[in-house]
Amino acid sequence: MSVRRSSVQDLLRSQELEREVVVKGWVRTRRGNKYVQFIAVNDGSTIHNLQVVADAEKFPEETLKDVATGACVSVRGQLVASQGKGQAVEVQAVEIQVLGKADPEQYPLQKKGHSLEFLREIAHLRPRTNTFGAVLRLRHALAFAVHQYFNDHGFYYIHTPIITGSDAEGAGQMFRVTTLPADHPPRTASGDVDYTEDFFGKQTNLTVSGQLEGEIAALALGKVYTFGPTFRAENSNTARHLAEFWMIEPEMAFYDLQDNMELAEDFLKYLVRYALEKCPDDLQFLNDQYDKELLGRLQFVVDNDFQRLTYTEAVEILKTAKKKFEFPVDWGTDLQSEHERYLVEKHFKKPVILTDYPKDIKAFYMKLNDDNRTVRAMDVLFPGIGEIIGGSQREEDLEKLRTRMQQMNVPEEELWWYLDLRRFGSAPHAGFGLGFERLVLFVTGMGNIRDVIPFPRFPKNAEF
RNA sequence: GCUUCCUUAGCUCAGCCGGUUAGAGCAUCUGACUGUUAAUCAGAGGGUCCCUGGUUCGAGCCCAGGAGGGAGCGCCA
Repeated sequence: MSVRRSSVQDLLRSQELEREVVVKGWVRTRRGNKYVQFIAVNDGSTIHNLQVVADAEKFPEETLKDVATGACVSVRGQLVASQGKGQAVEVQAVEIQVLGKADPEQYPLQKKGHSLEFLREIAHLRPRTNTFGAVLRLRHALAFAVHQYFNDHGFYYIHTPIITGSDAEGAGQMFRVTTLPADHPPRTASGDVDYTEDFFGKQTNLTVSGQLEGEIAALALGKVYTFGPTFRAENSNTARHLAEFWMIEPEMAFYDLQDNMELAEDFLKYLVRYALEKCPDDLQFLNDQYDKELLGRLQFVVDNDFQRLTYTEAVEILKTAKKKFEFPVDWGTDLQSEHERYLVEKHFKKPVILTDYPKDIKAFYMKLNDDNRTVRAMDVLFPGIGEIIGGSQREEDLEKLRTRMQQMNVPEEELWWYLDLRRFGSAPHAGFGLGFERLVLFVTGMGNIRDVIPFPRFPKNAEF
C-alpha cells in the first residue's frame, strides 16, 4: 500500500507526527557530512522548504550525489519533530528517488541570491526561486480575489473579444492580426493592401481594451467586468509597461462618477486585504528581502481613505508647491509622472483619486461636465506605481457623444454599434480599467513589471 | 522614440595613469567535520575582458560603429 504524496505546506503544518509520508519536490540545497545529510525540498506549495534528513550510510553514494541543487526528488520517510532549530518538523528519509537530475556544474540557479535582471534571462527557471514562487502565488491569489469580489457584488464576468475589427478605440498603437503573406500581400487597383482578401475580410487587431464591448454588456446585464489579456504595440520601455498585460474592466449601468470612485476604492482595498490575509508568508518574505516598508504600506492602503480631488485642485496644489518640477504645471496639460508622484508621495502621502480632467486630454467617450471644459474622468494614483486605474462616467447622450467623436476624428461608421447603445435605451453608466500587473507590482513591492508576469512581452523581447 | 549608465569566471563585482602571468566573494569539484540552517574549515579547477574595426611599441582600460541589459522620460493600465 503506497502512501499518498503530501505537499510541503501540509507537512509543515501537520500535527500528526511519527507517520510515514511521501513528499516530492525540487532540491534547494543539500549540506552535511559523511554521516548525516540535510536536504531542503520545495514543491511550490509554500515559500518554506521541508528539511529532509538522510543518514548517509543508508543511501548509496551515487544517489546522494545526484541530490543536488535543482534536482527533482521523491522522498519517503517518517515525519518527525525536528532535532534542530529553524523548523518544527522534518522528514527522516527511508527512501530517496531522484526523478530528475540537475547537473550542478550547469544548473544556473544557486542557493545564493541572483539579480532580477539575470533571472529575467532564465524565465523558464525563475519560478523555482523563492522570489518568483512568492510573486506567482500572490498573482494567483489576486486574480482569484478579483473574481471573488465581483461575484460577491453581483457582477457578471464577460468575455470580450481578443481580436477586434475597430482601431478607433484610441487607447494606443495596436498589433495587426492577419493571415496575408507579409512579403507579397494582395493589392487593390490603387496599390494599397487589399484587406478584403484577409481572413476576416477587413483589418483586424489585438484588443487594447474591452471597454466598449463591456458597455454593451453593462447596458443589458447591469454590472459586468472583463478580465483578459490586452495588447499595446507602443514602444514603451519602462518598469510599468508591457506589450501584453492583463486588464480588469468593470462597467456598471446606473453608476455615476461618485459610484465609480466608491467601487474602485473598495475593490482595491479588498484585493490588498485579501493578499494580506491569504499570503502572509510570501509577503513577509518580499518585505524582508526587497522592501522593508511593504507590509506597512499595504496595511496603510487598507486602513485609510483615498484622497479625492479634482484635476483643477491638483494643478493649484502643484503650482504653489515649493518643489521645482522639470515640466511646468499648467491647466489644460496632462500631469507628468513627477507631478503625480509629488501629489501621492509627498503632498498627501496616500493614494489619490483625481477627477474632472480637461476634455482635450481625455478619450472621446467620457461624459462632458456642465462647464463644457472638463469630463467625468478619474485616475487612481498609487505610490511607486502612478496610475493604477483609469476610468470615467461614459457619455450617454447620443448627440453629445457624436459631437465629441467628430471633434476628435473618431469615425462614426466603425462605431455604429457603440452609438446604437445611446440610440436605444441609453442609461448613465461608468467603469474603469485596472492594470492587473500594476496591482501585482504594488502588492508584491517588486520594482519592475517584467518581474510580476511569468513571461513578459516588451519591445524586442518575446522569448519563452 | 529620447536621455543616461552598464557589459570582465556559472553568479555578483574589483581591476590604479594604457605596461609583464587579469583578481575577490559566492557557486562548482576534492578533502575534513556525527544535527546543518546562505553550515564551517582547507585545497583545486574555471576567462572569446560583449562583438567588429581603429589609435598605440603595447588595449580589459582610449576612439568609432554594432549588439545586449538597467534606470529615468514620453505613451498608458
